[in-house]
Parts: sequence; C-alpha cells; structure tokens
Amino acid sequence: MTRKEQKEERRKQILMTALDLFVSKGYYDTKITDIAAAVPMSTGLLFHYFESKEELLVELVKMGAAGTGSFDPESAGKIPADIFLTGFLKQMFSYAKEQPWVFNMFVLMGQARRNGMPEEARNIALSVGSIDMTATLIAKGQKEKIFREGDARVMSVFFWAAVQGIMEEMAMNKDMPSPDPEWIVSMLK
Amino acid sequence: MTRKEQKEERRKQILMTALDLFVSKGYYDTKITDIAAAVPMSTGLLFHYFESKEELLVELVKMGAAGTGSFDPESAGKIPADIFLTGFLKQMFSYAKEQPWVFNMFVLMGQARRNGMPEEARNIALSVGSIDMTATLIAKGQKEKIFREGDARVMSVFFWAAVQGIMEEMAMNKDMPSPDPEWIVSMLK
DNA sequence: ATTTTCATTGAATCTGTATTCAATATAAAC
DNA sequence: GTTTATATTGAATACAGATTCAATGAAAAT
Repeated sequence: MTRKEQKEERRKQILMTALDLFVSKGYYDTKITDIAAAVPMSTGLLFHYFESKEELLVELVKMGAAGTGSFDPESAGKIPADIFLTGFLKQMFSYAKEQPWVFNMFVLMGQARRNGMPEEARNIALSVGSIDMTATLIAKGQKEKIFREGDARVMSVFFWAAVQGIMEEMAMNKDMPSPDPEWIVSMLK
Repeated sequence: MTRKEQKEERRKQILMTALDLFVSKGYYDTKITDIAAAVPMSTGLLFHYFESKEELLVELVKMGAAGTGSFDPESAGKIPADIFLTGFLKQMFSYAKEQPWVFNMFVLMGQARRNGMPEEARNIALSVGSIDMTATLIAKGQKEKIFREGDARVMSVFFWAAVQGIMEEMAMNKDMPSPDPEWIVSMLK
C-alpha cells in the first residue's frame, strides 16, 4: 500500500471517529485527546493529519455538504412531493442502523448550523440549500392540494427543525425506534 | 433598599443576562466576560454573586424546572388533550414576544437536556417529567380517538423534539413568525 | 542493502478563559 | 457622623485543553 493511500485511509479513520464523538458528545465536549484515544493514536499524531480540531469539523461539514446530491430537485420534480419527502425520511432512518455515519453526518450538518458553532463550518452548513429546496417542494405540493396552506418557506424551516430534533433524539438514545416517516410528513398536510 | 434586596436584584440581572446569551450564542460560546460586559459589570464582580459559570446555568435550569407548574396534569385532565397542547403551545409562542425570558427559559431547558452539557444542569433538566406527562396526555387522547395510534412515549419524545427544534429556530431567527400551534399538534392526529 | 521519507510518540509549550485576590469606593447601618 | 459591611475593579493566577516539537522507529523507495 502506497504512502498516499495509507494517509488517506488514516484520515478517514480519524474523521469517522471524530464524527461519531461530535454527534454523541457534542463538539465542545469532545476533546482532541478523546478523538485520538478513540482512533486510537497519540494526540500529537492527530496533528500530523489535521491542522486543528476545527479543521476536522470543517472537513466533515464539507463532506456533508457535498453529499446532499441525493436530495436534488431533479428527482424531486418527478414524483409527488409527499412521497418524495416520505421516501427521503425513510431512507434517512434506515441509515440510522445500516450506515450510522451517513445518519450522523446529517445530524452534524444540522448541529453545525446553530449559533455558537465555529463560523467556517457554520457558514458551509448554512449554505446548503435544503431549506430552500424543500420550500419549493412544499409550494409544489400546495399547488397540487397535497399540502396545507401556509408560507412554504416557514413550513420548510419548521419541518427541518422537527426532523433535526428527532434525529438528535435518535442519535442520543440509540434504542429509540425510528418514527413513521408518514407521520412526520403528515404535519405538512 | 436593603443590602439583601440589592443583592437579590443584581443576581436576577445577571441571571437574565446569562439566559439571554446562553440561548442566543450557546452555553460554550458565551464567555464569562461576555456576560459581565452585557450586565454590565466587571468580570471579577460576577464571581461575587455566583461561584462559576456553571452555577449560572444550574441556577437557571433550577428556575426552569420550578416553573413547569403551569404544565400540570391537574388542569390537563379536565380538557381534551389536543386543546390542552394547542393552548400550551399558543401561550409559549406568545411568550416569545411578550415575555422573552420565559420563552428563553424553555429553550434553555431543552438545550440543557442534551449530551455534552454540564452534568448537574443536564440531570436537573432531564428530571423534569414533561415527556412522561405528555405521554400520559397522548395516551388519554388516543383512548378518546383524538390522536393516532402509536407508542405514546415515543410520540411524546418526538413531539417535544419537534417543538424544541422550532423554538430554537425562533430564538435564533428573531423575525421568524411563530407557527400555528394547531399545525404542530396535528402531527399527533 | 541502504537510504530516505514520514508515521509515531509523549512531553513541553502556548493560549484562551475561568477564577482569585488585594486594594479601593460606596453606601447601609448604627 | 462614624463605623462597618460589602460592592466593585482590574490585574494576577490557575487551569484545561489545543498545538508544537525534538527524538525515534518502521517500512517504502531505490
């Protein structure tokens, strides 16, 4: 295995460990030493791979931002809005068990958007247009009389706030069963 | 004004300032110097009134825990569950403008429950039984066929997760209009 | 086989912030 | 009006945790 590949491998290990800890303990309560110990490696070595704790967060959020391709307007336009959102949530919740890191990624993206998080990461997370896209989707659903009346953008903001809250609850409390996606989408109906 | 009264007054000032900052910037990003400057007073003086930053948080969470009296099973038993919850949310959202500190208090209580928050405060916040009480309420609503089927406790957890997410969005984004309480409660129907 | 690169360690340092403290001002208590 | 308690300040200190660094080991490159 070439050196470059090894390095890439190790970086991934570190990122996945950090992701897990950031989500389960929170960014500020996760110490660099916690991450290093969990990988495991010495704390010093961690800085051979990443400049800083914040870079870890930024790197993760960038990955998250890049990975929102599955949630694109293209495929969303073809099927009824409610079906699309339900399907999206269903997949998300299935990730919670099958691919925890994908699930954690979404949780982290939501957390990164909050006040008090390091600015760079926050800006990247905020730049992801899931709220706008969902607003468009909701507006579409309203025209088709599938969704109730109301400011589509406000509805989108609240829809995601609810989903974020739910996902964090799941991330915190591992044995919490995932809710019925249709139940959640029904709040728009 | 007697010395004791003065001290009590000043403590309240500090607590209200801290509450505001904790909610708008987050606990970890709020520095003691920020609080002192906002009161305003010297940083040293703040420690004349409170032992530590954490004591401020704990004090606030204790107040929050004590103030949940309005959400009691007594009054909840008398009216239909959906009306009760809707009324509760309506009041909460009206507080957002009329009595911001009450609103902030609720937001803080929710935040304090999360992983990564100082243990003592977290435990107090977690000990408040709003989830259990709401679960009871939901179960009652289910018997009356007002609410949909499902594990009442899980529904309660998610209901509050959604409400918490919404309130944080409102706290962060001051000009966000408050959502229709009935719309939120409808997720249980 | 030798060289060279870089992965690795853990102790030393640096930094930001919470907390303490000695000195002073103020105003309540008497 | 004097005394006394305590409110107040800002600089000094303590501390936790991030970051650096000099030394060592291992294995890739040649």
